[in-house]
Amino acid sequence: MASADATQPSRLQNLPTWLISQTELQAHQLLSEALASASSRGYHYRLLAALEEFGPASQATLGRRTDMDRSDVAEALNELTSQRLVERSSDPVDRRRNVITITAAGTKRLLALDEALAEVQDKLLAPLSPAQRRTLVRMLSRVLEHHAADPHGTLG
Amino acid sequence: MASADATQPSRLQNLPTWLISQTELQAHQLLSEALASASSRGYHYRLLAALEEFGPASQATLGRRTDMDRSDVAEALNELTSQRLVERSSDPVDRRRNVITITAAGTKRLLALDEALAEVQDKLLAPLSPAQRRTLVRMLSRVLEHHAADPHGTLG
DNA sequence: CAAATTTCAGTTCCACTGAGATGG
DNA sequence: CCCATCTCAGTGAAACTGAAATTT
Repeated sequence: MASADATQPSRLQNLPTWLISQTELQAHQLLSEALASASSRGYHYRLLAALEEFGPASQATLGRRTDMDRSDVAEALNELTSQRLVERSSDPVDRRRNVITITAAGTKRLLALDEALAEVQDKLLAPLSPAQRRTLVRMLSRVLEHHAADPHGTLG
Repeated sequence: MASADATQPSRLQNLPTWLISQTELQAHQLLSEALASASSRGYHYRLLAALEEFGPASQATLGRRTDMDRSDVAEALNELTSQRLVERSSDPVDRRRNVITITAAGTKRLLALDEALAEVQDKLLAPLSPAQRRTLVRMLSRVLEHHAADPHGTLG
């Protein structure tokens, strides 16, 4: 009777934070599968997307744009470099910095990942209509925008 | 110029999976703070909620009801036991099982956590109206229900 | 025997922290 | 001197894995 045991407490089912966390788990699972099939990870997509859109940048800037920790940026760039998807060179005008540039192969990889990720969105949100998906995106963006300005709610 | 660097790639901003993951991160941060202030973790709340709603249960059943791994159930119950919030005894009718029971102190803790978590929901979803919050909950529940039946989308 | 439960030890992933070196 | 950048080592939570012991 394993399935009967799987009923979740109503306390949890009504908690937005619980639903978000469970949805994130599901999304993560679908994402990992899709990205692994393309020899990539989430960090790689984030970095390639930032480089393609904003051009070459320092690691610190990339971290801010992709909401990644400095350590994770360094590690992920090591991986991308070894796959020849980005290139590292030191900034001639500020030798503290590494300047990271996306390669042609990197752009190609990015476009392939775009397609894979579009499929993931579709799988994840299958039960929602296009209008509902837009509503969801709008509401989440709204929430994030709010907390970007005040990450810890210290302003009440 | 740190704030100018924080602009995120549009590829990410339009991806539902990205928004969900970022929202989960924000939720997680608020949750951790709130729970830590009450000497608890997410696992504790899940277990206490399941025990209060469904009554005494085995560890395996608790794991299924709270979507927790067997190992994590065991560890979290050790912590709850040492705080006297639950009691462990072996099941007389099936001696493979432990029967876990919530104590009066456990129920009290649960109610305190309910309040703390309600505040977290309010903080997280501050920019959304009550109607929007209900919509969000309904949509996420819908998505989760869909994937509960078919976790890996193997049915197309 | 197979199956379920519990426990222990260890792994992976993600996010983060601290320290140190380099450089502006 | 202070600050930003980069790298490295390590921490901690969450989720999971493998294996063993017990009992049904």
